[in-house]
Amino acid sequence: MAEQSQYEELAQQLSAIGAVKRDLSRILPHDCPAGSTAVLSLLRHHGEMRMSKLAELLAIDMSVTSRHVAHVAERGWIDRQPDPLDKRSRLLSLNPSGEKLLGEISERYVEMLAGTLRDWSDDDLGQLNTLLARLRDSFGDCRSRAHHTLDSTTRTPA
Amino acid sequence: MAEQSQYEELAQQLSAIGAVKRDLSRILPHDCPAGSTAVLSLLRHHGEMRMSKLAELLAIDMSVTSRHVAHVAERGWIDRQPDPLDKRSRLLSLNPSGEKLLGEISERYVEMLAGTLRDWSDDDLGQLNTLLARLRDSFGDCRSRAHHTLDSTTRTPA
DNA sequence: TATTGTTATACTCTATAACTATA
DNA sequence: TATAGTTATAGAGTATAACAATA
Repeated sequence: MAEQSQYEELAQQLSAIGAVKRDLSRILPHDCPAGSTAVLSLLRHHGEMRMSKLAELLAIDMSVTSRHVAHVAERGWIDRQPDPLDKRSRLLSLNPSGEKLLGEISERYVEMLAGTLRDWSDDDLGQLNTLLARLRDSFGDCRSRAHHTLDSTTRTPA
Repeated sequence: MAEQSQYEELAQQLSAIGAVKRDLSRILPHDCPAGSTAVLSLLRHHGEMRMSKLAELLAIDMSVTSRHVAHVAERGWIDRQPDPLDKRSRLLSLNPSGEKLLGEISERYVEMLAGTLRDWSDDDLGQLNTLLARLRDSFGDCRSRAHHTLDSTTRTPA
């Protein structure tokens, strides 16, 4: 259990971290903004999936996800195959063109961060990444419970 | 110096942390969105200041700052006194009404985070706050150098 | 009847550029 | 001429609600 003032500080830090996100997003290609990059990145990391799963991973509404996906599909960075199990769905997957783009974006990120975080040790950055992942988990768990979401990948007894 | 893959991971963590920010912003009063809250919060923490200083602390353009400030001023949460040193400027300061609002917002943040971060220790949260502050510093320093900004609070020799 | 996904609309946040007033 | 701040406009991101097609 943490101190009250630390909660307030976290709220402020998260509010202010937006500036860092904006700095990072400035290096993206003009037709691939942050939302599109997030879609490509998740498809690379998790492989083929449906819209609903992607929306869950992005933690944004499916209507928003739908527009991001349309954007990257129009530019030929992902493929959409019919889902044999459900004709309402399509299976999304990163294609070679999307992988190439994502590779270029990763290079730019690394180049920028290697300069900006010159004085960060491997351990420092690892800790930050770990704590951010844990923070997202803590919030993600609450969201799941709040929405009474059933995990579609695991069969839960009725 | 950190590993390349950690840079990529940081970019992804920052991209995904937006969901946490959105969760936090949902508890704000309807007429005090995140941008307004950030203005009030900085005025509470740093005291009276001018627009340009506030924009620098927010790390956003002054045009945007101007609109946030107009919003909170219209609602009577801050005061704007003429700056005796420069008739183009006004000195912004949080007033009692703004302090009261900010107090309520802080309470809501603490209540929410105490639940969500139930299993976080004091040290964990302290580390996260420290690392986030350091991350902002690393980026802030780069911004300052890039823009050739002179610190207006300290007299620098010509 | 419920669910998957799309589209229309509205709101927040930000940046750029043009403008006013003062330095 | 340069700077402090405002306003207009445009673009990205998100949420809600209404809708189509399928389960």
